[in-house]
Amino acid sequence: MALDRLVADRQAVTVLDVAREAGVSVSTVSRIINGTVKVSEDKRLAVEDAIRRLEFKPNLFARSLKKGTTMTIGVLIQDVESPFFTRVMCGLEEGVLDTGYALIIVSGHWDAAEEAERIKLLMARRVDGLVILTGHLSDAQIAEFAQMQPIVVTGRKIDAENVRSVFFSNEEGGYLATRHLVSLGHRRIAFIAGPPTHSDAISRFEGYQQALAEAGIVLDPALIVQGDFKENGGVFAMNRLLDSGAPFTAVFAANDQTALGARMVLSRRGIRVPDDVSLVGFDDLPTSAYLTPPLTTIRQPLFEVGQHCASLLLGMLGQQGKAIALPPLELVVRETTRRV
Amino acid sequence: MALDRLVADRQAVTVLDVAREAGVSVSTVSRIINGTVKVSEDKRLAVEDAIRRLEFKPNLFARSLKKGTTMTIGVLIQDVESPFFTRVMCGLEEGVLDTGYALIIVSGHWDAAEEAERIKLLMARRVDGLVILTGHLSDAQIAEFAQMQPIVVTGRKIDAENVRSVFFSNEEGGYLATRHLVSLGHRRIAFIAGPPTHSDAISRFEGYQQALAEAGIVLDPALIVQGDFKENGGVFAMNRLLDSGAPFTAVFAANDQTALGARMVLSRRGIRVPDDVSLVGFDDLPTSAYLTPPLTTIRQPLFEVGQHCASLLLGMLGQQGKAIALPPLELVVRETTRRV
DNA sequence: TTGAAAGCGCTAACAT
DNA sequence: ATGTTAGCGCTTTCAA
Repeated sequence: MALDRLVADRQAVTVLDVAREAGVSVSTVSRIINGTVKVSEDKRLAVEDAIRRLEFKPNLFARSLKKGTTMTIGVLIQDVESPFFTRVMCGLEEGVLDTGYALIIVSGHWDAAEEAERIKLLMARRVDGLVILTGHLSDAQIAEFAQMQPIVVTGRKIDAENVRSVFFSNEEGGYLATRHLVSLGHRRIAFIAGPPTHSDAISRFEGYQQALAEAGIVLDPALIVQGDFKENGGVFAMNRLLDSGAPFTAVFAANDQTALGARMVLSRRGIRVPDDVSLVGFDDLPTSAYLTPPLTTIRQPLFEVGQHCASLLLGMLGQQGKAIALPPLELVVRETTRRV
Repeated sequence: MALDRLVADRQAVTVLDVAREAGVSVSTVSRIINGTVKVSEDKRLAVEDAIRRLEFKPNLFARSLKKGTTMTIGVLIQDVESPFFTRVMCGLEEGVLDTGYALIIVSGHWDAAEEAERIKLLMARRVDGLVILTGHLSDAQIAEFAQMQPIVVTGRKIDAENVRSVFFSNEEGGYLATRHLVSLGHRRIAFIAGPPTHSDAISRFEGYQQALAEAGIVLDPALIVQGDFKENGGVFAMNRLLDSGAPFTAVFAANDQTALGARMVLSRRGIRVPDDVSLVGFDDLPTSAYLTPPLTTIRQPLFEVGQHCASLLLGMLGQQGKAIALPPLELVVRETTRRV
């Protein structure tokens, strides 16, 4: 059977083989590999030559077992398909490049129980550190997990030992988006919310309220509809909003995916963007610049967030992570908004 | 109490701890965990209780070291941010759920050298199997890698030991897309190609040519422009096409992202879709249904491809993977195409 | 049925 | 500077 043959063929080369081949002891081989202690030049050459000839690859698991470190970082995301997360992932990936660390990615699918489950899985694999990208875990739970290994968490501020948080003001973003609309003369500004329990979503709503208050506009509950951060939520929300008959001239969608769904409904119902209704999103996803018309949105430095998380965690793991400056949130004015 | 001590010391609980707590030997504990041999009922209870009380999690690395298996599957993708890959990832993720296998994902960034590099990394981690999602590696290279561990590769047909390929006819998809346009009366059909070395891209082009030939339309080289499978490539290509002055009434873009870029240029130049120009994409990405207007495209069963890959690999690893039927390619007619 | 003991491949005392 | 050796936590003979 193929599997048997595979196992049979797979004569893993060990340090012992290398040692024999080079005529030295295993500890000398180990020392050369790890560069811990000085070794005479001729032996080094002999060993390096043997390693090359034998195509020796150290068994990381044996090493892990010995050193109690696994050189893996667990990443909890919510949805592999969300462009939001994948952008952060890119930064993370870049951040651990050439550090010897590998990433194990698991999805929580926006479910606290599943999240906890997945983290347990990660811990069973003895990951050296954890990156938790938003999610529904409670601060207490995270603090508890942090007793096992260092954690970097995004989207909220946690003050606990062994935890770093990467936090940037979604409230400010919501404020920026709404103020932009206000400055364009809009006063009837609808808001399509994100998941009600999602901290980012809540903050964005707060920013919306703040900008409204500042402009002396009273918040009309009829203009607030529920979305779910996905395209389809935007579709439902916009349909509901339109069906309610409440008049509005602008919409602030809690994220770009929501905006995309909303925009489709608008177009389908013959409502022009931005001529009839202005639209602002949040995230500046890679595709948002290519929509028709290109979407005005709030740019989050997602890639840098990923890099920053990596750097923070590496720091906690005693590695010298390069410091990453986190750019601020930024309003990107494109073509879905105009003066009323 | 033992638990307190262990938790306080933050020390990993080992089989030895469990054995002591339950008053049995380590081998008995191991036997119970693995269910290999029958063990008396009272001891089993005692051990299971101890495991629960101590919150014992077996160290997978030690187990790996002993058994020579790591319970990890390496996945080579090209781009974490591409919706194409993430959709397949989802299926993969679902496919290994509850099997005990974890996925390690690495990106090749469409570069053969980087791909080989990343695979070496994966092999250094002794992954039990590999899933290679398209890419630029040669068949020979893959066959060579397959000597170390079983491989499932997508997007091409490889006949080699220890390799399974998941292949579906991009050529047929290209044919379907083009024939749809032809059936709508179009005869001047432009094609925005994918990366010239990408096998999927090449096949789609072949399908295009085939449909044209079948309809007795001679291929006009002026109507073929180069893209790169990304939005920006679509932008450049469409600009070039328009600037060339070559007349056309329809465009087949080699993938949805390309179509998105092309569509933005069209809109920006005041060319209406589908009134002036019909547009067909390829992939049916999650967002494509939400474009304005919703994109006519070829649906690839990407999620199922992921599941299928998982099932195939699990099978090669001696696990009982559930068989997944791969749905065929399918033309999804939405609103970017119309009769000329 | 159970326990004792021998490793899996590696690193790091401890010797020399 | 180099070799010898004792484990890391687990599974699996081999005995009993």
